[in-house]
Amino acid sequence: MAHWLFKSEPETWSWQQQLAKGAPEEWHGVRNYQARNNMRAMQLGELGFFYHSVQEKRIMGIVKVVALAHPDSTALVPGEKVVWECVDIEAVKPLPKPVGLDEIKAEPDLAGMVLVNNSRLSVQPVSDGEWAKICAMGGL
DNA sequence: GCCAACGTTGGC
DNA sequence: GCCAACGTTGGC
Repeated sequence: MAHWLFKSEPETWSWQQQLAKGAPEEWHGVRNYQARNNMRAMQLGELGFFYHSVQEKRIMGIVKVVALAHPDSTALVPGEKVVWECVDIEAVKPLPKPVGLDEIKAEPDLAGMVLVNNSRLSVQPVSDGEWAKICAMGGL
């Protein structure tokens, strides 16, 4: 199974909110084709990291894909073709030790991460090796 | 607050 | 179809 990384500015939607909700949340608002295509590729039950950008810059926890890509309800224009889609995700568990961007950059094994090389992409693939490494760094 | 990187738009 | 101009994102 593939792994992913979801970025969010905590001011807009935070890990704390996601965790407190305890129910599926539509990952709407993505207006980037690459990010959308990543969501289209997701399978039910696949896991992803939840990353806080801008203010905190760290990976907070793990989420699970609970609904396949479907039209983004915030981007629907009646009578027009659907362009933007999103998946639904649910919080699984927090990382005991959130992993900061500075720690990721300091780790040679993670130098190839999309987060490091294309920080603007809001929904990213994470390789199995990167996934395992970050889980370990996060205390799991 | 600044700026680099990236994506999108629109004129040609 | 190319490319300059512009807007946005996100790290510093």
